[in-house]
Amino acid sequence: MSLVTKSARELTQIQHYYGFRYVLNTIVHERIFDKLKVPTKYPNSDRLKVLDLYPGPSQHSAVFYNRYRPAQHLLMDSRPDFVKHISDLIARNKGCEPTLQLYKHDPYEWQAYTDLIDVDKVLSPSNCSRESIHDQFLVLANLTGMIGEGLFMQWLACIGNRNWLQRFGRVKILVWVQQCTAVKLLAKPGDQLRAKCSLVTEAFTETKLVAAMNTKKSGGGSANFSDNILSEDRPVMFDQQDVWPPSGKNICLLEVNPRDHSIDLDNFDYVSKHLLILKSTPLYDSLDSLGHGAKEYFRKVVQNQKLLEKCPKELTLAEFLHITEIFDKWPFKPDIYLDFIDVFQESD
Amino acid sequence: MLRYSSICRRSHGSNRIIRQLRPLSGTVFLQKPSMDSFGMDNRATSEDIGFLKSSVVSTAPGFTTFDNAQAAAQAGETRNIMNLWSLLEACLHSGYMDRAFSILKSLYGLKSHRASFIDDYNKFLAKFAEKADDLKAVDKKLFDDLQKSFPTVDYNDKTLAILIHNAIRLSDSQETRLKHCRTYLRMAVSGCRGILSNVEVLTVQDYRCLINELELIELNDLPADLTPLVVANNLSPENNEEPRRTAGGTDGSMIPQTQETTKPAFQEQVKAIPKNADDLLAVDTIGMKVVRHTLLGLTLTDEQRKQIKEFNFESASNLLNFENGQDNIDFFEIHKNLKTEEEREAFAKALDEFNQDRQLQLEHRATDAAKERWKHDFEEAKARGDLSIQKKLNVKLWEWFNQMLPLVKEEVKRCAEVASDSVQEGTLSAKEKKQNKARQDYGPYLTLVDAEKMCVITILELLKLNSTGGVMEGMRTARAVISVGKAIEMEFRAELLLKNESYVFKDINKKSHEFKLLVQRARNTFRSMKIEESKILWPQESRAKIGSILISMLIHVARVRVEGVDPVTQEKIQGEAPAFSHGYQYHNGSKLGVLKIHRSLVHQLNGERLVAAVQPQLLPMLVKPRPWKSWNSGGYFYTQSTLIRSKESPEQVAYLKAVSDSGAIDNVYHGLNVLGETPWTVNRKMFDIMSHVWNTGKAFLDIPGNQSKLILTPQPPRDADPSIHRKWKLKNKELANEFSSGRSARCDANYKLEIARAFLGEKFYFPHNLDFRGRAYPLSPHFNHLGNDMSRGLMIFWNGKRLESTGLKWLKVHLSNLFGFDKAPLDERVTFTESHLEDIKDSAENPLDGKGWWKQADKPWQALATCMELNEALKLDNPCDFISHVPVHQDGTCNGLQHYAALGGDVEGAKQVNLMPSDRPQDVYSHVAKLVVARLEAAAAKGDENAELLKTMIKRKVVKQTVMTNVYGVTYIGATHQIEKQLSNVFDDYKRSYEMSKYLTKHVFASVRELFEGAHLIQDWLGDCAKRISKSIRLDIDEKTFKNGNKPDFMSSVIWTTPLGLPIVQPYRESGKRQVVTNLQTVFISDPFAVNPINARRQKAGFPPNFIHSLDASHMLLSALKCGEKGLDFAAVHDSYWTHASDIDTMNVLLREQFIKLHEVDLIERLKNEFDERYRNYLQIIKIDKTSDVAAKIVELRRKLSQKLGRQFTLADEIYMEKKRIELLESEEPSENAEGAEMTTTVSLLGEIEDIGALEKSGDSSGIMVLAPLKLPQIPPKGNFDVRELENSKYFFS
DNA sequence: TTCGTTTGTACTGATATAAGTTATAGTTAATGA
DNA sequence: TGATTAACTATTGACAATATCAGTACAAACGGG
Repeated sequence: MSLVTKSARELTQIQHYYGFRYVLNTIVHERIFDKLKVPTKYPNSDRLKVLDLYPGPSQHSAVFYNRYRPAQHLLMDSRPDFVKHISDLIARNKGCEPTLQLYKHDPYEWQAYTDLIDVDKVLSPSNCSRESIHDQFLVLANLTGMIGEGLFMQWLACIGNRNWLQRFGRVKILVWVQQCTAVKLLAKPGDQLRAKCSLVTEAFTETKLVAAMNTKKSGGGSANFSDNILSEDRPVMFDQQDVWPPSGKNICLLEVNPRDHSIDLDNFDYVSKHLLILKSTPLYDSLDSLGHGAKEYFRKVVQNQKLLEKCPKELTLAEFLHITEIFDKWPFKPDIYLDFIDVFQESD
Repeated sequence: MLRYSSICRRSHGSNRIIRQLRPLSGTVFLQKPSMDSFGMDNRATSEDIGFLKSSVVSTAPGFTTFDNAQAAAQAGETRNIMNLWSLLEACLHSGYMDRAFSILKSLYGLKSHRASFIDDYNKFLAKFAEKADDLKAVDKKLFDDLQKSFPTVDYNDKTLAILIHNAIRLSDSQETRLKHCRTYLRMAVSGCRGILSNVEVLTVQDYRCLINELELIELNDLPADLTPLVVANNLSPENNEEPRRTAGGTDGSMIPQTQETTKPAFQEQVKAIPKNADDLLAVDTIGMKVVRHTLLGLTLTDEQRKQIKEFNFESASNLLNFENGQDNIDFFEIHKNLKTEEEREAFAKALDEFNQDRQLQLEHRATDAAKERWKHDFEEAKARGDLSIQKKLNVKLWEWFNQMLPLVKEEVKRCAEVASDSVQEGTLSAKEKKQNKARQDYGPYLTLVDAEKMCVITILELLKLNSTGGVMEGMRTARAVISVGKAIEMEFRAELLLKNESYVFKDINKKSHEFKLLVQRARNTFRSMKIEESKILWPQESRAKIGSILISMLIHVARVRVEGVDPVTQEKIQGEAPAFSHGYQYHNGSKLGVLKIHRSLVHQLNGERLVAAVQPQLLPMLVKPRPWKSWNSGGYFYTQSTLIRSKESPEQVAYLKAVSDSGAIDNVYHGLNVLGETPWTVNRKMFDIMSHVWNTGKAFLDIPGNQSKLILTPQPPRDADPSIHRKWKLKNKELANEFSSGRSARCDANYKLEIARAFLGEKFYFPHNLDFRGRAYPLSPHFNHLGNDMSRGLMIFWNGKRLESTGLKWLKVHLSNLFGFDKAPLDERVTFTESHLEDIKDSAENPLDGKGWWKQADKPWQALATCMELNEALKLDNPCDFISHVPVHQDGTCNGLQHYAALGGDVEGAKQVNLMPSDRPQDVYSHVAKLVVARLEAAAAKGDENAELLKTMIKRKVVKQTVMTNVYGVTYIGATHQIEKQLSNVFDDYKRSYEMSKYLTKHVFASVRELFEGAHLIQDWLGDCAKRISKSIRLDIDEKTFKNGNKPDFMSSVIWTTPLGLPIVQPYRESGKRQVVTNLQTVFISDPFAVNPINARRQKAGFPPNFIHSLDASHMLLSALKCGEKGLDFAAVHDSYWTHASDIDTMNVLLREQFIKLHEVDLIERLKNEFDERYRNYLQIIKIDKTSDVAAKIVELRRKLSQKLGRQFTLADEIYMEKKRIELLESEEPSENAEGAEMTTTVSLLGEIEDIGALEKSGDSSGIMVLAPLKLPQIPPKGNFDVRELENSKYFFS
């Protein structure tokens, strides 16, 4: 039995969207899934489990559900207006009940996942080898709200750590994020917005732009994707009017494919964090901010002068990993676990 | 000679008054308020303690406010002037005369500054003349400048003084000298006395010359303070020997040698300055002989006699006992044992004289002393052949100093080159060009202080800042660069003062003891004058820039030996690394520049006694502080301090200046002086115990133990749940936080003990100043009576007083109070103490090995000190004979509420905070708890389960914090948190606990409200007023601020006058911070002269508590004043007043009297009148009912006007129109007057409405925004309590 | 020589940074009397 | 029906700061007639 969605009118009458934005036009979603070629990646849809985070109006979820009929499609949301809406939706489509469920917890809370999987045991994903992407478990999410960016960064860290949902294997995530976030994540060496999160994305995942908003007059208030990415990923383009609420920042859909890695996480974190502060200063000078005497050490150890002439934002992931390695071998390297500020307690 | 006639002619027109700040003209439509307008009855008026006079001044029409149209522009100009001034000063002292002259031209260009321009020019002229060798050149320069460059400026008396001084100096014959001086004196603008009063220009020698040789003036033309000096010098010509020269003395490093000239005549004079400076610094031989003689004449023990004979009164190293194992004379011991009043007096006098000199050294020689110590240690190590790898700290510092010095010198040279344009631009790289550009900015400042000193200061500042700002092994860069820059500035200022001083007094010899006293007095006057005069502050930007230059040089040279582990072989390896390193850390996603100190150096700093390297500054004073006389004159001798610690509020300073000049706040000064004149000494017995405990390194009471290193918890496995990782991070942060707060507590305690050690046996004073609400604080930050229990326990009054029987009683009460047993009647408290006499004896005699009863006290250290005092007293046959030194405290019971209750007239509330006589002291907290229980019971009776559950657990403690913080305007949520903390151990579920707390908070708030009904109405009223004022608009508001939509920036802060006349300006404005580029990084600093929009939220939240604090501050100062009058030694910690045990009764009467005096007037009514006066004709934006008649009329009017204008009629237009109307109405012209009355504006429409409040609509879209006259709400009704009942309430303070 | 035009540059303002989210005031929808 | 409360949203002086770059205004230099 097909999941019948509500009309656009009904959806726009939901009071609060909590700062999130959703594509309501189902045609856009159909095009997205056409492009994604889901069946080739999840051939056994009768064993596919989907965790859908912040589904909101659930148009995206509904199209997915109707197309692939996964074994289990779990919507996790705790926002009153959406909970009401989703409950209503499920109630209207009694036939979907066994496979389409709502779990009323806040996806922001780590505890929601342990409760879901380990305590309530509503969802039990299978373990999958790290050789390839998990083919029986998929995560859909919408992180277009205020907290979205922060939460996504943490998910990236989880991919690196192989914990959270990533403990079951390399679980693909289809996630809606703000365009400005995506631009940063996908920035290439040399880009103005090349940042630590670009490196992390590159190191832990293979991330592609699936769908993006048409930006006629470079609008949306933030930077646009480089032509490079647009031509490489050929995203599905959609319009302002496909999105609700009508005002807000541009959004886009990313496909995040976790990678396997063997990176020295803590040192990598320290080195990339510090170097990218002076992102346009040649390594000759910017390396000095890694600690007492770093400049002398690196100048002595690094033979490749060309490397030292580059500045951090131009470095590739490989070069960062190289520097991290050298840093780790430094006998006088600073304590990277003491790299934080105490609570401020100044009187005078 | 030149045509003086031309100058003279012009001078006739120069009857202008020279003013520093020309009042702005934007306030014409404000009427002059009179005393009557404050609605005071005669009784109050006749007894004005400051308020009336002061408030009239600060609401007067000519007064410059900060919220009008010109304010922003004016502020920009003020900033400009200040920057130019400091640059001018720097250039003059660096000898960059051309640059200085072009700065003068810029200053001349600023119109608002024109009136005081001549002062700037005089500075230039003085410097110019100093370098000249021919009077003609000077004269011509002046003439040309005034004619050509600055045609609208006239000379003044100081200009003439400069000419006279140089005429005397440069003339080659008595004849020309006479001729010139006569001419100049005739040109005087305000008589020859006007010229002669410029003591900072004319030397004593000049005066003598004018009187004796030239016979141009009479003795009584001189400034009064100088007369005896000139006379004395006249009468004793045999004393006119050369000043004593110190053999091989210091090379003049005290004074920057920037004034080398080639002219012999001048050279001689310049050289004399360093010599004299040195002379001033060294303690006078003759004087000290007398001191020694006086001391030996007293009744002393043989030991003391021997000590005094051997004591080197002249050595600067005997300044204070910062070195271990070296004992100074215990002056307190001598003082204590003197038997007669005469002896004590003689002793006090001698000691004071000795200390005058020591104080001077203390404030001056800090950096030199540090350097000398490094050098000493280095040479000692060298002599020993000690080349060990782990060098002693001081040895390292000396090495750094020596390596840094050439770099600094080189940089100074470069700057000089850039300044003199002697660099070939073409040959430089882009980077160097940029660097040279920067040098133009900071160069002038870098040459002011001797390079050696700058190095020492840089090193010292960085060491002092170790582990501050939340950075674990280092500091924040921004803080570091500014601190160094500021320290350089301070050094420059102090040196300048000293240089000027020695210049003025240069040819006075001080060999006669009597004469020396005269000099000292004159010198003090001079110093005050000089400090008051100095208003120049270096801009933060320049401070940061020179700070960063110096720091980057230190980073470059300072290296330490370090140990590391080879990652491959796991072997330990030795190496060398920079001691300091610049980097960044993140906090909440924002970058923070940090200057890290290498761990090995941090360890060393923790290990060695810091004071050995770092000389603490701003110590208590050895002599009475300079009394407060004006807003910036008082406190230390050479360090300028301001009356109010308004770091960045030029607004309050402006008010303060105006009010201070009118003499309206003398009571504030007097009160503050009383606090400063109370002499203290260190309680040696307490010190011995504490230092013993300290040296064990173990944790003891509030001294944390000595933790050597921070141990972090191990990282959880990578694939653990993210929540576990998060907990791990939090745990580590907490550990680090604990570690560093323990470390800083220990460091702080160390500071206190070291300072206490230095002051053992000394007599010292605490100079005080005020925070912006008028509360008094000691200036010395580390060691003062406001400190924690430990520092309080270390201090006793220098003067002793016989206990008498009342004193004995109070001492017992005091002990009981310190144990926390302070809610019982006095006799029960006495009984409490008496029932523990054994414990007291044991505690006093075996504090560490005994039962340690004292440790159970609330305030153990003070309790121990009191135990000892009591024990000593009780040993006597008659304990009343005991001479007591321990201060006894009287604390207000919830002082804030006391003031609120008095304001609100709440009878029951007043009773509960002991404003009414009662047999037993009342305890508000218990009472509120009782009220809450009653409410809960009532609710429970109605079947409320929560109430039923909670009603048994309401204890005093639960409500205490909430009641207390209620005064400070705690929010509902804040209070809920407090209560939750108290309840958290009852309910295990956080959610439930929070629920219950929320419920309970409601009842607590209701109970407090019930008890302090009137007070709360007033609190609300105050908040409401603040909100309206901070959202109000002045008519002459800058139109530019309308750019963002239809809402202007609000500029008016809440300003009021305390009963003592102190104007208070809430400094809550938007910060206006900017990024400033320095050598190391950009730093984010605020510009103190910017006038920014106010922060309405903080204005509102801050006003009620600030108002109350301004009242309790007034009460304290009034009490201090009265106690001072009665000859009591008085000290205070806001709402805790201290004096000798035997004087407590007197003090209690006085402070009750003062409280009554304060509250007899209806302060709230007076406040409202003041507000109405100050903010009259201000406007506010309100929302009124769309459907009302007025609204319709306004809409219609707007429509019409819009049509007429042919565009949208904006808010700015409305304001402008109303401004016009008011101007017409208040015009002198009757016709204009009538025209104004005819006018209809949107505001006048509303002005006709009686009750605007009724129309106000906060809600939805049915409202319309309109401009209305600012109208403050009606004063809430007051309860029936009469303050005069307080007179007999003995538990008011107890 | 004049007068566009380019070029350089000083200044301002915007944005990203990290990655568990602080509290609180003000608004609006919903709820209870 | 008005009022009261709960929930959401904005604001954010704790992004308790800093690097970078784009855009702009403005002066110097250029250069072509």
